[in-house]
Amino acid sequence: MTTDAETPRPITRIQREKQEVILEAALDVFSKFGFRGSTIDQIAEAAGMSKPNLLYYFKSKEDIHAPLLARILDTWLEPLREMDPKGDPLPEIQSYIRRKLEMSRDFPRESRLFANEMLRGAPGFYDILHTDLKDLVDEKVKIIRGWMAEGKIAKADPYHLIFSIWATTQHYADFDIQVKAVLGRERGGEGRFEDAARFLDQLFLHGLSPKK
Amino acid sequence: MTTDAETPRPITRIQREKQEVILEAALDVFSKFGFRGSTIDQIAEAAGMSKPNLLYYFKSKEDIHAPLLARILDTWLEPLREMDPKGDPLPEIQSYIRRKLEMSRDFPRESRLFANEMLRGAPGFYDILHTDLKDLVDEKVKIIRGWMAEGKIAKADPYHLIFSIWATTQHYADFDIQVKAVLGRERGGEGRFEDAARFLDQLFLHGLSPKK
DNA sequence: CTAGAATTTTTCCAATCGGTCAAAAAAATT
DNA sequence: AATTTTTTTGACCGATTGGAAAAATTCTAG
Repeated sequence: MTTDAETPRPITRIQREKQEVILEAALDVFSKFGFRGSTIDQIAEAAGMSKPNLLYYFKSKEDIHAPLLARILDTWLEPLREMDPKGDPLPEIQSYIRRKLEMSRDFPRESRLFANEMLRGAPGFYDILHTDLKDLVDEKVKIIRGWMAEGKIAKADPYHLIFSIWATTQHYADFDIQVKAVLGRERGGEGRFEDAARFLDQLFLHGLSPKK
Repeated sequence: MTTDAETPRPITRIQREKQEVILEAALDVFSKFGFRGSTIDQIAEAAGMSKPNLLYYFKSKEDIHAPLLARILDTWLEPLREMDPKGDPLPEIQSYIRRKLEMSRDFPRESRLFANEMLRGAPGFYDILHTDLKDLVDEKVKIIRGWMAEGKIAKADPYHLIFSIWATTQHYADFDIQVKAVLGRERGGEGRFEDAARFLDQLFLHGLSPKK
């Protein structure tokens, strides 16, 4: 009892698996050196196959890169999408920060790939930023403005609030090396994410003003 | 007769000027595509000269890249160095944030070059991070801890405080394209840095808790 | 087993890469 | 003006790049 029926264009199990292996290897390479700085040979070696063999599964370098990018922005914005207008404002924002921080912890390569793309000016990504991304942010900004109007949270520029959440959380993926270097051996372990979470909780809740 | 005392190496005016032109062009290119993603041809064209001519002034690609990096980390950390232990804590921190934000506004390419270097794992930069950088941060962390012990500012992890300042300010250089896309035409102008400064002032002072 | 399809390897290619070298051109020095 | 030094150019080199073609292999269905 085979679950898959006979199709005229059968995508074999091997195809699916190898494509996954290649994308995984490509993520490793692209996230470090960016698109132009990465070579197909490099990716092929990381994927454990020859270059022509890799090119049998993906026609070009672009064809490997594109699906990685497409996949990322979507999952990247999921936490923001989940910010609930009906929830309690402060916990809602805290939860967003926590989720975003977890993504930096669990998917640092994806974060770095995204950063690399931004650094070179996000070619072929530009449109999505101005449409999908902007629309989503605009929508959430309205929600945040609502919360501010109700006095549930302090008034502040909601756009820059979102930027600051992106920045502080992604920093732990993109600048991981610097973070670990500065924290040193004792503080630089996996516990650094919990320290970061605690700090960010306080920062976004109360800032640095001393308690009275 | 070797006159090594008078003019051991006459560095001409042209040499200095052209080297500056090259470094300027290289900053443009390297900050976008990183070291591996940039080509000497690209830099030469941006500098308005032929590749062999450029290589007359810098022996190799590395020789163009290295001085750019060396120059950056130094100027980059200047604002942190200037944080005065004798000053008022909160204004001192606010001033640091403001300076750092101004650097993102005035030297975005330098910020992006640095980010590119972090993304690829900071090779040949690694030592400096663990020595010079870490020492400086450790020193400033002690100062901040002192302020916290005196009750001048709220208690929070000083390392992650510094990270959050780096992250939030550099974000406006490194993710400039995303920031401008999201802010749109009206809000995305040069005024965005003043909006950011205002927001960051509030964030680091009071966070988001509503006023009572 | 055998035919046909799917996969892998070998070989190859034109373009680009970082970089060299000698000669020409331009400045500077005498 | 003659000479020396500095700067620029053009031609070139071996290595690497992204990618194509085709043969060789492996897999799969009948």
